[in-house]
Order: sequence, then C-alpha cells, then structure tokens
Amino acid sequence: MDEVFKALADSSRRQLLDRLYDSNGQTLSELCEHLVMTRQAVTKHLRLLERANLVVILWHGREKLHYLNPVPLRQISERWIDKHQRRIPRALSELEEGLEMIDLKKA
Amino acid sequence: MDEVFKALADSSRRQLLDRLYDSNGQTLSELCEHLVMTRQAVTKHLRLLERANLVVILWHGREKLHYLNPVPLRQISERWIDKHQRRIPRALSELEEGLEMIDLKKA
DNA sequence: TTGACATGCAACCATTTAGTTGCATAATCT
DNA sequence: AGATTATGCAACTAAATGGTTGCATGTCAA
Repeated sequence: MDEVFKALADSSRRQLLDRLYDSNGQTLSELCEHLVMTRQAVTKHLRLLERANLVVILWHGREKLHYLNPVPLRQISERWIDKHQRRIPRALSELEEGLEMIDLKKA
Repeated sequence: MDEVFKALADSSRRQLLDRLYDSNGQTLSELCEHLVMTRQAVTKHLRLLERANLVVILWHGREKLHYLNPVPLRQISERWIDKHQRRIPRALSELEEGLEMIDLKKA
C-alpha cells in the first residue's frame, strides 16, 4: 500500500495516470509529448507507477504500451480512505466537544 | 490536493492519522508515546498533516490537541480516486484489447 | 516562586527524489 | 544496408525529505 501512496504523491505521476485515463495504451513517446521533462524522467515516473502496479506494460515490438490498472486505487480506498471517510460526522462532533471543553475551562 | 497526497505518502503520517482515528484529540506527547522517533520528528509530520488540513489543532493551555479532519480525504476521493475507480471494467477490457492486438501481429 | 512538563525553534545530517546529459541497443522503414 | 525511431542504462546534480540534537519558552502545580 505504501508504494501506491508514494506513487500518487507526485503530481507528474498523477498527471500521467490522467493522460492514460483519457487515452489508455499509450507509448512512452506519446506520454512524453505534452510534458516538459525529458523522456528519461518520464520513464522513471512510469517505472514507479509500474512498481506500484498502477500501470501495466505491454511490449509491442520496440513500442512500450502503458495501460492503467485501477485495482490498487480500489484497494487503498477500501483499506484506508473509506474507513476514515465514514467517520466524518463523528470526527466533527469530537472536534466540537474539544472546543466546548476548552471554552468551559476558560469560563 | 497535492498537499494531501504528499501528506499521505509517508507511512508514519498515515499511522498518526490511524492513531487519531482510534482516539481523537490526543496531545503531541500522547501521539509520541508509541512511536520510535523523537518528539520533534513527530511535530514535523503533524505540521504537514496540519498544512494539508488533515488534522486540526486546538490549544488547551500548554497542550496541543490534535483532531482528525476527514474532509480532505473525501475531496481527493471525489475529485480523483473515484474517477479512476469507476473505470475498472473499461480499463481491463482495454488491456485485453491491447493483448489481442499484440497477439494478432505475432500470428 | 520554583521546578517540572509540553511544546517550539534552529541547525545540522544522510538519504531519497526528480531531474538532467550522454551513450547504447534494438526495431522499423526506405 | 543505412537511417531513423523507440527505448534503456548509467552517472551526475540539486533539492526535498525524514530524522537528529541542543536550547528556548510558556504553563502548570507544589
């Protein structure tokens, strides 16, 4: 799970995922086209995404095709994010309690 | 949104959020108790969480109380993660297409 | 009022990260 | 076969990150 969070931490990498979302199965060169950095930098980002299993690679001759794998995203949602999200009302009421407690002391 | 993803990238910080999930409104010292690093390191992590608005701080005398704020998590879910998650079936069929395309060429 | 406790601030350090440049290799096209 | 294209690999650099230590400050309690 750590690798997925780490992979998502960089906005260039999230951008790459977004570009694959728009058009899946792009080659490395295609992914580089609208980006400012060098191809080698993009390669490194994609390698991280691949390690985190967020992107799957298919070789087609000398071309490297990149496909999204949305499963790890579902996993971090299910295992972590949803848990915290479900507690929004409770967290807010606890914060309110905290505020009251402080004000009581002050009064 | 970037700050939230960055904040979540570190496992110590996710752990801190988990500890607040178990018991909201803890002081800095309390949060330090079961961790291996120094108080100052924890402070830095909490500062990042605060900047990302994942944690809200209430001062109570000399004590700093930390409360969860689950809203940013909901936001990154709504604005980013859900979008990608919703496309699981499509992403998988695109990957399949890719595989077929390659196999066709080979045959 | 003095001592203990909760926290902040600053300087420093090692590692990781995000990027670069330069060169090598392999597939494709003419 | 030769030129072009798609990619990989390695070495290097600057900046960010995660951690430390040492000392300062403010609050509480005896």
